[in-house]
Amino acid sequence: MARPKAAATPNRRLQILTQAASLFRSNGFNATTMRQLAEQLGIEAASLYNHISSKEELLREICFNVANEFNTQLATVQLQELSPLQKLEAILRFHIGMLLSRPDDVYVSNRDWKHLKEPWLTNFLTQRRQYEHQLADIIQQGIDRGQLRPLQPPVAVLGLLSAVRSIEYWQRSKRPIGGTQAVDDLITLLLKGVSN
Amino acid sequence: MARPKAAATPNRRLQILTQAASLFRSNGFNATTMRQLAEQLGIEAASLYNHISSKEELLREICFNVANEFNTQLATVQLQELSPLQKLEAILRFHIGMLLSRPDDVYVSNRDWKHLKEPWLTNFLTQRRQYEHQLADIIQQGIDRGQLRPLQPPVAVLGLLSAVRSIEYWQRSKRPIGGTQAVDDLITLLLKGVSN
DNA sequence: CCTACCGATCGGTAGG
DNA sequence: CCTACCGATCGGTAGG
Repeated sequence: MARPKAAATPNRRLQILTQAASLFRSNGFNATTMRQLAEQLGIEAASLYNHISSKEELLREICFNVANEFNTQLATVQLQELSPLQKLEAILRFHIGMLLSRPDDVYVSNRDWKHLKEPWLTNFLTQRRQYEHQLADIIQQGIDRGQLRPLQPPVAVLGLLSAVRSIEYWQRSKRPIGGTQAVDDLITLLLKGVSN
Repeated sequence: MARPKAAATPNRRLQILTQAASLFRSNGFNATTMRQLAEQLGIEAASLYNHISSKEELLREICFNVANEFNTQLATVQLQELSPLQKLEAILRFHIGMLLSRPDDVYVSNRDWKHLKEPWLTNFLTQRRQYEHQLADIIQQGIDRGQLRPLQPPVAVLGLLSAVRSIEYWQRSKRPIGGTQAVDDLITLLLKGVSN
């Protein structure tokens, strides 16, 4: 009676999602096949569809999970009484923390969102635009108070967020970059870059 | 006798390459089909193979063309008598110039190199590692001379190069970012970030 | 440069 | 969760 593998663990769906993020990250969304994903989990491709409804649904869940986390943190920061520079630091550190703790999810959501279908594609992009707009506002406030350099806020926002993503490559070398010092160095580079 | 379309222009291959870069950029390498590419050029998919030997060959040519340009410029800068900071500025400005003048090629070579086949994949990655190593050396020299902040050079290299790529998103908003001022703002952000 | 076509592979379904 | 399978589509070739 006992089924040797594929126990009906309730978080089977979570396992699928985790493996999908890992494969999407290494091979890209399109280059990842449902057969590869199934093989990683020790089941047949057809069996995946008892837990999910489509390949795109996996991508959708990854992207919106990540987006929700970033939105929630930003909302929290906005409620705190911090200077623009302090808010910026808290946000950048959160981005770095996400990249370090959930690299697959964040990486996939940053790169493969293009393959979302409507209406989710539009929804995702709208959320991201609003997020970046809030960051630009924080920077503008810092400039107005003389705390930050008079840079065009959209240029600074994109530059900062893009630089933070360089963490993706920290694992690449023989002796991997990392540790508290590396994080602080990156933060220093960015905050000194915008500060007056 | 006159063929109405598809004149035997000698740079037909160049047209294919240009269109391929454009499609690869918008849709990704895997999601771009040879039928799409052919349609853009007004010919049948099979006809492409009179000018190229495979889809991957297109990617290969894009990636190595870009790599060659960056390597050549770096070699030139290294021969000039400039301070580390001046070298850095020249290099970053060249990156920005490439992103602005040939966005499709640079974008594709930055993202889709994963789909290169061996031995080109290894060759490409080796070239890139050597390029980044040279940048790290320049930064280390700047630190030794007290001109730059004591940041871990690999962290700074990846952060700077990644930030420069944010230019890819400058076209995205309603009133696109751009112009000399935007470039100078980005340069300021980065150079002030690393300078002592 | 085209017509005709192929083997491979894909995401997904039927039915148990 | 599996076997069996399908329609669609892909990169590429044969032969002109």
